[in-house]
Amino acid sequence: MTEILDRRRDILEAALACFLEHGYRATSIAQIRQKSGASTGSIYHFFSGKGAIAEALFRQAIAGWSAFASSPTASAETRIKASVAGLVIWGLANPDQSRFLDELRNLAPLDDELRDLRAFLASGHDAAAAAFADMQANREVQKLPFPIAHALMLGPAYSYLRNAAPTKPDAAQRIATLFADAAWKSVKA
Amino acid sequence: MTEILDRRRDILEAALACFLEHGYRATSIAQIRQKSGASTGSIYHFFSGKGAIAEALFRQAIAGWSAFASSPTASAETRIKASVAGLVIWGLANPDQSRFLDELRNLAPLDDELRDLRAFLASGHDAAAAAFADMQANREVQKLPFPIAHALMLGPAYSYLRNAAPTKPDAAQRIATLFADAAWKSVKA
Amino acid sequence: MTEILDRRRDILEAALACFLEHGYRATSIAQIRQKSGASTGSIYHFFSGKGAIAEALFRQAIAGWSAFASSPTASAETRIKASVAGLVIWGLANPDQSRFLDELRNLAPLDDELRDLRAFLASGHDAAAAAFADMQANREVQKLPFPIAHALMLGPAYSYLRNAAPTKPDAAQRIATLFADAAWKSVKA
Amino acid sequence: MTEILDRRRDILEAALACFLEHGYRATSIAQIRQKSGASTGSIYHFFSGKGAIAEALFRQAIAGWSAFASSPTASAETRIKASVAGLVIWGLANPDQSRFLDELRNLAPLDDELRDLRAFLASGHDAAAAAFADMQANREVQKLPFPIAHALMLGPAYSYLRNAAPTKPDAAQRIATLFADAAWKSVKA
DNA sequence: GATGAATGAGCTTTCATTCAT
DNA sequence: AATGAATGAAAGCTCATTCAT
Repeated sequence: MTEILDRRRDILEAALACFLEHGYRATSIAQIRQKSGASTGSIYHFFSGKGAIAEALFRQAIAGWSAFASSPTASAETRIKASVAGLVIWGLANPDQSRFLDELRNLAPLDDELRDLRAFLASGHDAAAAAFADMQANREVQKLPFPIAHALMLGPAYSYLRNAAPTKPDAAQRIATLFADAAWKSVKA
Repeated sequence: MTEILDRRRDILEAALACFLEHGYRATSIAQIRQKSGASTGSIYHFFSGKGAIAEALFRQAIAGWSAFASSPTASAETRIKASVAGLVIWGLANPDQSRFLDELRNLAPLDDELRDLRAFLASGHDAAAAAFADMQANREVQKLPFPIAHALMLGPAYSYLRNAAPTKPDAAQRIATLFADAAWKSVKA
Repeated sequence: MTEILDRRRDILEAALACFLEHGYRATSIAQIRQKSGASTGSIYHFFSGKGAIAEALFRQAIAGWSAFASSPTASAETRIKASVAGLVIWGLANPDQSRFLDELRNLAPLDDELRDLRAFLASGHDAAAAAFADMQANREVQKLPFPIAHALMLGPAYSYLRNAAPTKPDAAQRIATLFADAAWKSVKA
Repeated sequence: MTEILDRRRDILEAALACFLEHGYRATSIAQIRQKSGASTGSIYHFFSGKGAIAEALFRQAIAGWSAFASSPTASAETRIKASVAGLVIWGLANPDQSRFLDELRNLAPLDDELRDLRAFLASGHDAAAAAFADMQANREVQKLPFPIAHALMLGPAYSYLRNAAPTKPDAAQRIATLFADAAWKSVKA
């Protein structure tokens, strides 16, 4: 009973390890097969292809960050700071996974294998835009176009995490606060 | 006489067109060959491989942005604002090239074809870090670690340009000023 | 059931035919593919490359000659004569394979594709050297350095086989005896 | 005036260095071009191709060994011993060149680039066979078929030189005598 | 004599994917 | 649910050689 799930999990674990080590593009199904111990057929039994494996891992990783999200009824300041700080704290605790997300985000628009992921990202983007529109309607934040606001709030964190090394929790907390405060300052009304 | 240089330029132009259209990874030598009209052998006569072509284009594109750089004797505020505004203005005028630079920056650490580009990027990074250290020594900017300062200053612009559409000069100028001001505010002493 | 092994054997047979006809270097994977009817992918499914195919054939061919080896408890005279005569008899019965072995032996030190074969040859050399050292310890053979003794014993046979034509068994037997006697005479104590 | 010859010699020297280091097959015209400083066009001005360069070097190297040949009026013993000893002494003084000759001898029958060399080798073979026939007519040597006699006389030396390291003159002399004596003993009447 | 740009067929190898078992 | 043999297009790259200058 658990065997079934285990096989699927083995594949995901092996794939993640490969993606983190060599990047998505440079990872071949053959490498995942070897590392997971599954057969080629097994992999294609559970996933429709490399892109589907990546998407599953992406959703899994996103969940790690999302855990930091605060209630949609909280104030704009609380929500924005929590979002940025959460991204930084999770990213500094999992720099490899963070870079993996980044790679996929960059690849998604170019690689047709990742068309499903592309759709998923688009929906996330729309949700964020809607949330920001609400804050604007409440006059909590400036009347900036969402792409600009998004860049001001999250750009520094994304940029920093791209090259960051694993960081101890207390240092990570301080850095997260720094980026969170800057984010709020740059968009508050 | 000019014919000789033209062949090399044909290849670079064709390669740039391909890279902008399909991305670096998805562009094959065969595509460049077809678009440029050069033979495979000619391409390898002028460039040691796909990575070398990309590097040549990268340096060329960087030159476009660097044109905005201000004198190293100017104040920190002038230099930082000019750097950020220049990036944004150039990027909004050439969004495809801007995305191309971004793709290469992301690929360079993972792709061994781009190891020379990697070295070039590292040297650019070092120069920027040194310049920032000078500003810190002059107490013009906060005493932030360079990676954090760099992310605060340029992260928003990089992030915005990744999805930006071509923009008219006056609108681009306004957006550039916005990002430049935010950059200076986030690091000034 | 036998089909699986057949595919592998098809490839080996086709490769041997190609190697014998054009030599190892001049044989391309494409030729082996055509002659065997296997796809490129199939070839690489069973063998890691051209070198691995050659090595498999080499081991197979060596086995043909080794069949003549006599027990390690026999006298030096018996063993040396059997070894040389066996080489000649097998070589005259299979002159193409014999030349193929010779080509690989010559190529192995130069061609990196053949590095595994190189190791295999080295181990065979060591074994022969050890056997000869035993005979020396028993004062059955002269106290010559092994490389010289080896050249004296097998050099003529190798040299002859390089240009030899297929020969009828009884003539081959006479020639083999001739070389075997000469070999023993040149190293006996 | 000497410049012309120098260019040709530069090419030959560079080619020899390349052939000795990587072998004939693995040496490309481009490598010779780089090492010699000559242009591609220059190389093809002096030589019709890689095979022609190799042949020129082959003839040059053969001359080194032939210097040891004794007068055709000397006794069979003198001539055979001189020939074998000369081969060994020269080969131990120039092991790389010796291996180069060996490689070409092995390649000549397979590689069409070397068809001229093939003809040259055949003529050398015929001359040797004729000389041996004379000795047989004088009843100085056994009535062996020439291929067998040739293998008995020179096989050990060829075999030894294939793996030999550079050797000091006095040791080389001793080894040469050993092989020369063995050669004579194996064919004398 | 000398140059080096140009050629293009050919090479080995990788890869995601399919499918009969 | 699982296997792994089979596919074949496509990739990057090498190379001996030609030829206009």
